[in-house]
Amino acid sequence: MQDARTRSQSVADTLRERILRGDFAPGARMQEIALAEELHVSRTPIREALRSLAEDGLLDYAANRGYRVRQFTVRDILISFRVRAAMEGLGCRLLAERGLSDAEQQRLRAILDNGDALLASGQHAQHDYGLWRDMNRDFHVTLLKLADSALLKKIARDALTLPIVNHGAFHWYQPEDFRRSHEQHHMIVTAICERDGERAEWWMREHIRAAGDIVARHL
Amino acid sequence: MQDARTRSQSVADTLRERILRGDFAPGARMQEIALAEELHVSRTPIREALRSLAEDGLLDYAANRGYRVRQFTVRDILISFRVRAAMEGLGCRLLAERGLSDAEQQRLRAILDNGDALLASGQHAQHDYGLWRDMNRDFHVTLLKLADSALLKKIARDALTLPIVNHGAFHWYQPEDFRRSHEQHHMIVTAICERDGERAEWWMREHIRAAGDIVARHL
DNA sequence: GGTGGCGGTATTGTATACATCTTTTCGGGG
DNA sequence: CCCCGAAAAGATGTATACAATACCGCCACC
Repeated sequence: MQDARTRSQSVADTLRERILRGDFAPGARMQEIALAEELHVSRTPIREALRSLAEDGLLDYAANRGYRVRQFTVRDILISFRVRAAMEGLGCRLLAERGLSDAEQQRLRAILDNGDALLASGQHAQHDYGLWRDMNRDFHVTLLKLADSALLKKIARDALTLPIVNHGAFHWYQPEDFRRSHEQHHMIVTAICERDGERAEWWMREHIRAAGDIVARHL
Repeated sequence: MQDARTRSQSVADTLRERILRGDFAPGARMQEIALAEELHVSRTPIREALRSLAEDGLLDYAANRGYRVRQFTVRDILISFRVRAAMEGLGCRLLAERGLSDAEQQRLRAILDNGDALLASGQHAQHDYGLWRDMNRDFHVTLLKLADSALLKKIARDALTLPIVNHGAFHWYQPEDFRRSHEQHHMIVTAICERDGERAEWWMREHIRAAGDIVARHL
């Protein structure tokens, strides 16, 4: 098996999701024994999961004192958008510099088509924006994967793993925000395919900056 | 106690240093039992240390198969410079936007003075560049700390935690490279103090790009 | 009344035993 | 000779016991 999963990883995923959903109050202690009883595992996988979440930046750790849910400030959220703009922008530039194979271009166009269809049918506002969220995540994750840099991937993940940002803020979007956002997706792919690193980076930065601005207006 | 240290942390530090020094061949397995016997601790702190190092990106992990020393490509190294340029550049912009207190400005100027003195006395090339390395690290770490963003700090740390990059490449520097590099330090601080985010970011990006170019010429 | 030391309790850190999975080895069959 | 499969060996994953540290309340003392 290539990607077997251990209990530590399952526990980490469960807790990560619950933290991002806001099930734990910021500053609350994450105690090993209590969590172990609640999730019906021993302290060992709990410990490993907590350590992972702390490395992700979701928990604060102090030796011999355990873990607490980290408090995110508005500033943290806004900075994360600027970090993403810089990192995903860099990813696009690298991608444009190296060029894409036909298969890779196909892959991106499939995502664009999917977004076009969602927009045309008006489905993007349904299912609690679930389909749109999936498409959007797919777009950004695929680009990161193609950029093929462990460092970039990790950083983008770090910048996405916080409340609000992780879930997307589509409930704050106006109809024209969806349209404009997806137009930018098109511009980004076009620029990459044309090997224009400058424009690819610029459009991705603009794209994420716009998303950050929408969030900023509501915080 | 505020910053007590556990065995897991000590072990992680020891192993990190040894990996960065190249004591372990890339791709080599890091087996818990062997390391436990070598470092005279049980498997528990070893496991936690290995998990930390994997999160740092120094080890690859596969469930039920353990950890291996990650192989870094030239491309990884070069990308890390571009990541640093973007991230530390962003940090400088944020710093310029918010402005520095007198005490903070003092702190930066002290580092600049230290660098000036090293250059004037010619000591920067002594002790295996140790003093210069310390000054340089001090400069970059202090700026990151002042930027006061956990995310930025973590990312910059990630981008620094690889072979070559972590240690610095000063043995490849020409005399004028040291001078020019430190001049850039001055320009960066000046721009930040003048609240000129644009220039502060530009100079930091240029500064790190130059360092990356020197490394690139030798790889 | 405030402060500082002293236990008791709770929680985390570490060691170790056991369970599970992977890898290797070895023998039989084709 | 190669291939396949089962058993054994070795490594990782998990549970649990014990050790060390931090937290809390109490009391003496200033």
